[in-house]
Amino acid sequence: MLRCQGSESEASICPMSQPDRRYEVAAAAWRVIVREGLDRTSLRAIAHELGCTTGVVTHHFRDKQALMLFALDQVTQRLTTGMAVLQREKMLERERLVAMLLTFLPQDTERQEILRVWVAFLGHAIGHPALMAAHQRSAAQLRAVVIDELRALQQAQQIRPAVNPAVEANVLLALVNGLGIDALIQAQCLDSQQQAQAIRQYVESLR
Amino acid sequence: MLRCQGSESEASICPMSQPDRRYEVAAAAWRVIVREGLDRTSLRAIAHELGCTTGVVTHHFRDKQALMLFALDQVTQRLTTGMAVLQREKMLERERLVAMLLTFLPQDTERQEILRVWVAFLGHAIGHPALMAAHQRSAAQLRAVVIDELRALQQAQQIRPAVNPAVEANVLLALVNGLGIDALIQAQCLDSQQQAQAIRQYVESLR
DNA sequence: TGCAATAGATAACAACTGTTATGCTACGGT
DNA sequence: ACCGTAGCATAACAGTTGTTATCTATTGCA
Repeated sequence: MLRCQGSESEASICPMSQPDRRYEVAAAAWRVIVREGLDRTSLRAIAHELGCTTGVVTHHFRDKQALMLFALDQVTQRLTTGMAVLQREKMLERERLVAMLLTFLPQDTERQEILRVWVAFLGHAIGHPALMAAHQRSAAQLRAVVIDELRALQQAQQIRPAVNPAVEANVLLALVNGLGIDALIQAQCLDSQQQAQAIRQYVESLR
Repeated sequence: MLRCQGSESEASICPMSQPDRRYEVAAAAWRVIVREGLDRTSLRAIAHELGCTTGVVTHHFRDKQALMLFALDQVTQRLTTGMAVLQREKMLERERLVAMLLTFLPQDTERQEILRVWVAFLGHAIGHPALMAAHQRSAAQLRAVVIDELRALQQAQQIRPAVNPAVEANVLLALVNGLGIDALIQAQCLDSQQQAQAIRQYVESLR
């Protein structure tokens, strides 16, 4: 059982060639967060979800905060890789940007889980500057991808030259974040297709 | 000290003519939430913020959850009354809708506090169906106001007849929510005026 | 004046939290 | 064969939590 796929996380400086049990711990933490809420996500609950004891968690993470930051980082990682895949697979068109932005919406259960965890952490970041800083870094990272995409579209003359990529990236991300939250609250006034249409409409307005 | 201004909250069915100490408790809870985070907002912390003991809280609220639901309801109350004021004061124009939507953005410190509390509760609602249901009701209430405004604008021929008020209300609220969260994370890529401009631009596109 | 309800203080309760130390087991290198 | 370390279990720790019961003071009403 010695799988050795490299894990390119930011915190994998420590000497670990194994698939890093920490990913399993973080995954268990995700599940508990979504099911029980962040306030009931104790080390014992995570360990129980993993089918182990708290020794596993304490052995692989210095603090609970370290675990939480790692779990939050996984959110960013998933979103960025999801977008990166689309950047490689699809042609450079406005529709590609739309597809990338749809990554943030809870289309399938996995996306829904990501969004839930993200919102839970965002709420927890209120009054916790360290966590808020992590969110800030995450947001900057995701924004950078969208800005790059907008610039590329601009260079390909798919959107107007007058468009400010930095500004519109923010607006677009704000829009998808808001739509995602609405869907999460189950306001249910907009279904998945209507949300996609709203994004597409805004992107097309940049033409 | 027998102030008797009526309080039109949803939970004020109980026989209390006083200004209801519960509002002060909720205000104290807000302050603790913003400063310390929702996880450190214990009954003792709230009481200490209020300059009293926990007896005050336990006397006026059945549970901690009752207090939390009350505090969350205050968020909705503030936002709706803020919009209602604008509806009375200003002329019926598209700019009035913009002004109403700006209510959700952290323009001053009070708005910032409201937004922070709202986000904290939203994160806490993950894994807590009862709280999530409260959010759902709140969102529905706010959306109804925006829908009404859109319909009125449509009747006044300020926006296109083809526009679907229900859909656009959702998109607009999603946009302001997202922009507010961005500002909260202090992504700081968009200043207050740029955010307002983004909203105004979308509203004008409905013309 | 006297009774009853309200407002609040205080303290004790059990449950749960993150952290830490310690013990056990299995494997990898020498 | 030996030893050190990684991986994990276990248990104890002190602190904090919401809840509850009990007690005191004040106020409104008859």
